[in-house]
Amino acid sequence: MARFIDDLKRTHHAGELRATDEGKVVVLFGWVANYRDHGGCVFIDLRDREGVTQLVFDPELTGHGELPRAAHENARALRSEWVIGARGIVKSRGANKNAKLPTGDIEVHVIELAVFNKSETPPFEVADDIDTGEEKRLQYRYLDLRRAPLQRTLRVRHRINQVTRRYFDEAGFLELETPIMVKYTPGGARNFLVPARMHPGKFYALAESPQLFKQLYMVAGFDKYFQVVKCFRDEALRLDRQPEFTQIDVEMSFVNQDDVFRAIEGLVFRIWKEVLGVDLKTLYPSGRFPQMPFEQSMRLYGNDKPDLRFALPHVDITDVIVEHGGGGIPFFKPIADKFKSGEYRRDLPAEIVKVLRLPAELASKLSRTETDKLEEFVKGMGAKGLARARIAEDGSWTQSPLAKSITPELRQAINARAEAKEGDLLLFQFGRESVVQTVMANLRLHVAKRLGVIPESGHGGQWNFLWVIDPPLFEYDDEKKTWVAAHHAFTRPHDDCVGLLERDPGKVLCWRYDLVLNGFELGGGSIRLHDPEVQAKVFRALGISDDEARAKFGFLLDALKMGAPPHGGIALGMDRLAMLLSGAESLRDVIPFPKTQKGTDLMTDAPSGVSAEQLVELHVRTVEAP
RNA sequence: GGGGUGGUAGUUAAGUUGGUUAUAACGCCGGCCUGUCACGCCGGAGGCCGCGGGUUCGAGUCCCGUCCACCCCGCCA
Repeated sequence: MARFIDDLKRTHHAGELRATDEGKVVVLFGWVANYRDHGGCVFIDLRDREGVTQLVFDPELTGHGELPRAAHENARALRSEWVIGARGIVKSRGANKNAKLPTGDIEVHVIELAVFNKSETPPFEVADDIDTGEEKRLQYRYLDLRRAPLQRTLRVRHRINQVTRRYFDEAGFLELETPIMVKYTPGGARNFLVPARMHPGKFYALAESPQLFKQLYMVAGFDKYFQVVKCFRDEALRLDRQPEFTQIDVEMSFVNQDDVFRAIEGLVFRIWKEVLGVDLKTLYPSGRFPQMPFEQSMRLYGNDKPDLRFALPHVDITDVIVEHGGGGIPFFKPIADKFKSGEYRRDLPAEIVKVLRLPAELASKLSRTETDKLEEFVKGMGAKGLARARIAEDGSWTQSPLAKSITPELRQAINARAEAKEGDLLLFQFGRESVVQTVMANLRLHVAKRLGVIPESGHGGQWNFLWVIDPPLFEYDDEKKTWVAAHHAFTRPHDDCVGLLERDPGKVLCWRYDLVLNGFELGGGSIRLHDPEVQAKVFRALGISDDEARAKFGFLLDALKMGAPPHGGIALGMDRLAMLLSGAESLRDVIPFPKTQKGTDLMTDAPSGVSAEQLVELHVRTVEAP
């Protein structure tokens, strides 16, 4: 080995040799990606992180004594994923060029070969396209990461990191760190807890976000802060959620919402330009992303992260139902009655009725059985069923369980509201507002993917950004029968809503915002409450006593009283950004060592048990769940 | 907490109304081959059918339980 690593240093990576390098003597290090033994000569595809180069072992190679003959003899034993070094001469492939490889014009005729390490037969092929299950890939993650697609996505992460740091540095932001082991504060995501050995019975929490600390940086006068930071949340996992994830975290003083938007738009434009080579100016010439009020997003798309690469808006027909007293449909009658009796508010309805209209050209692609499958889909979302109606030439409804009982007047009114024409398909949901919104939002996406309006996954070459703004400050908790903070309790309400804090909390809007890309929430933030008086009102509306507030957030409340500047910020999900930029289908593909859906690591087998002695030292006893 | 999908050679899958020795492709091992690049040709090995119980003359197949992975709802300020 001394001959190679000590004497012969690497001259090139396996992806960089070209026809112009012909005649050079080079030294390459890497892994055996493929071997083709033709008896008289052996071909090896040598792979490193930059690409693949074909090595040729020809015993007849002249001018180097017996070396090539020995190399050829040793090459016959090479197998997949062995780690080797090779010294050889770059030669043109002549008529045997390989157009599939960037290095396909040349090959390296090997003079000397060193085997640094053998490899057992890998459990799956280290190739671009494999159909191996994710379970196996995660178990042997280091092999999975050796594959070019994952090497590429991790490079995207690297680029995002570099661009982000350069951008914020140039813009006068300071990269400052915040503690990961913090005081547990209730509310929001569950925290991972860390027993404090030196304080029996007490625990640190892993930070679910740097939120409070970055606000303290503002109070301390640092003015503009950013950090690329790990956050931890002990919640159920999803395709786009991991317990340990990375945020691009930002906070700014003396700013309003628009100032934050401009800072982030600048960052996003830079990232797209420098990571993807995409100039977003062609899509957004003003350099600004469009904005949509939360209320509009919920009404038209059923959630606060609409995918606007396509239309298919929802149509809320609750008021139409109410005006027609249910219109003869048994399910609609009790809903209409509750609005008429005043039990339900028109402006904050507990139950709603919504329609998704599929225009004829899309509806015609849906067979009856496929429509039945849609019903299965929505039932999985918590829906009781999926009423539907196809519009006939005269405006009447066919293939519909509602057709028999509905009054012609209501049918006409719904057709008019939904602008339904012959051949269109109407899909209905009614009932609890939150369920209807969830079901309809998912249905809209599902149908769009099913009918090929957008691809099943990936961006499909489209980048649709949107700021969703002006959401309510509180949401009603059905179980606790009380108003709770929709996000965190330090979001600043609109000034003209402060009077509503006590009278009608549900109507209070706030300076909170989400950045949405292709239906994914890329990030969110808010302008913070820096005024202790309004802060006290918000706590009162939430039913939080002064003592309770002190116990939970005392340090922040103190800080706000000692010259806190107006401030606000945002956090972007760095993993999601990497996922969308690289076209990966899952967050797990852009996180080097991800957890499974149950939060385990299949490679290291974390989490694991610990010894009784360790538990004693930590003053921790485990108990069976009741 | 709830709903759904899946688990069979190293890998990915097939396996009929329960019925001889559980198939295939790729990979692996051995042999041949100097222009292959998904090399080719010849030969070979390889199985706790996730795990545990049950029904049956007989279970990969049917039933019950359980574990693991994935997707969704709840949850994620």
